[in-house]
Amino acid sequence: MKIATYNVNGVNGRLPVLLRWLEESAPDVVCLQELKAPQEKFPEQAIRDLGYTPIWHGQKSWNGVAILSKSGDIMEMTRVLPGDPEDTHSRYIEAKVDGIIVGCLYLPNGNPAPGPKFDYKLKWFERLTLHAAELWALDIPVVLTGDYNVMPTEIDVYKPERWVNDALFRPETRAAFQKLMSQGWTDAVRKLHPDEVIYTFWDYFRQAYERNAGLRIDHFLLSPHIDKRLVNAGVDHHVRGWEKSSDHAPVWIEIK
DNA sequence: ATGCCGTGGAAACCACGA
Repeated sequence: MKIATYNVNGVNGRLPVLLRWLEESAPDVVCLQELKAPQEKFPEQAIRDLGYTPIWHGQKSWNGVAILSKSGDIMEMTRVLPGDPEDTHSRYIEAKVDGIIVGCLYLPNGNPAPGPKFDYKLKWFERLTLHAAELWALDIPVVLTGDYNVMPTEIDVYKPERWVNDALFRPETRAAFQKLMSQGWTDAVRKLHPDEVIYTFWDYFRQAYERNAGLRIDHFLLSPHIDKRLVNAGVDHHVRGWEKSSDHAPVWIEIK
């Protein structure tokens, strides 16, 4: 069974690329972020035509998250991250898919830092960590995946010294990620490739992809039930090289 | 050192991204 995550950077602008990748990669479960489409503009039919049952939480212009299921065995649990009724961003959707709790998240960017956007990022991180603790306590199969907007360690950045003051790599941000991980979650890609330089994002400019000037910011966090079933994990690096690609590449895991 | 590119929405520029 294959589960994938992909920050599409505009689900409608990205539709040909998304459909091509879905056909090629054929994941069983897909988490999408940055739909950048209101609820009624989600390309539901095109995705159903490929055999996927989608749930999604759209938003005009920004954010937006979705989960696609090939089996159709998908039951939505929530479409808001608990803890702040004032938060209107569509950044979290969670469903039970094929017996697994799948949390699909788009953690705030947080730049410029310091500032209100960085404060929002850290608060969102705390809410995620609280929610993750509740899921952890259930002692069931859980996957928390998506765009975390964090490079966890120096190996995850092409030039760490240039990013130390950036919201994606500041000590507070890395500490927040570590605090979440300290609950016991497994970083699936890093577990299977402990020393490899692996990126999931490359800027559109300065030929970042061609220079491999990338960041690893899209992650798979696994509860122990999934961790012990983990057999493979990777990045569909080549998709970033396609015409009209997102600035992110899809990331995936395989479990038995 | 830097949104230099890309997307969406509104209105021929701006917000936002990482």
